[in-house]
Amino acid sequence: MTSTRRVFVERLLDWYHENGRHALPWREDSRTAFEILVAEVLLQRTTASAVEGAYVSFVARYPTPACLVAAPSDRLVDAIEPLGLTKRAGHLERCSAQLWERYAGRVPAERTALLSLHGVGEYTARSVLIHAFGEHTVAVDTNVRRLVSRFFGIDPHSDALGETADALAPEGRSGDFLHAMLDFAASVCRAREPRCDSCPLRTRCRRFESGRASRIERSQ
DNA sequence: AAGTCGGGGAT
DNA sequence: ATCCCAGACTT
Repeated sequence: MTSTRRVFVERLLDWYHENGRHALPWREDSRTAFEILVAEVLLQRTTASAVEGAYVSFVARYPTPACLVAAPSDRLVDAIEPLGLTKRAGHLERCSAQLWERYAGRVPAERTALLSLHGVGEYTARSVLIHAFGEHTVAVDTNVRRLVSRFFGIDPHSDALGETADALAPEGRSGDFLHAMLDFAASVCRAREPRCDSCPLRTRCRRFESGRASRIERSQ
């Protein structure tokens, strides 16, 4: 682990301790693996604040795969409609049926098994492994991709990004670290107008440093 | 590899 | 008006 990588991880975890969205309902320790899986599906291409308004009532009504399969499809669609991408109602329905048929209604703790579920791709599978089963890895979503590509100066579409990200996960704190990157990328290292002026990582950030170099260039 | 889904908040 | 959001599925 290089010095720069260590700084990245430690400053991010420090920032998260002070500024993280710790009250999000799907982050509660009491959540079951299925409740976590449902959260990850609802969060696909959807802001956390939007999911916040629908999540608690959703998992209260459909706490298990059996409950979800037994529900009328119309009700599922209604519950997801305010979030958009309503085909996720059908995804959750099929996924729950697969959980019931193949895994006796339990969420499997293996990546390949999770990937076989309808509506579960690479990000969702890894996120469930991390948050429900404490696995030592990283999941790469748009936030992680943007943050890591900017800070380390890596092409966001390259294979190197995933490998770099995976090597960062701190032992025993993969869950906190992923949440830290998500929250940090959502409020500081934003897609549009990142808040570099108040960024605790800027002294080591490749993107900020290259921006500074070109600003100095222009001012002379 | 590209196209599609989607309502809602932010700018 | 446009961009963006804890992506994955279909073609």
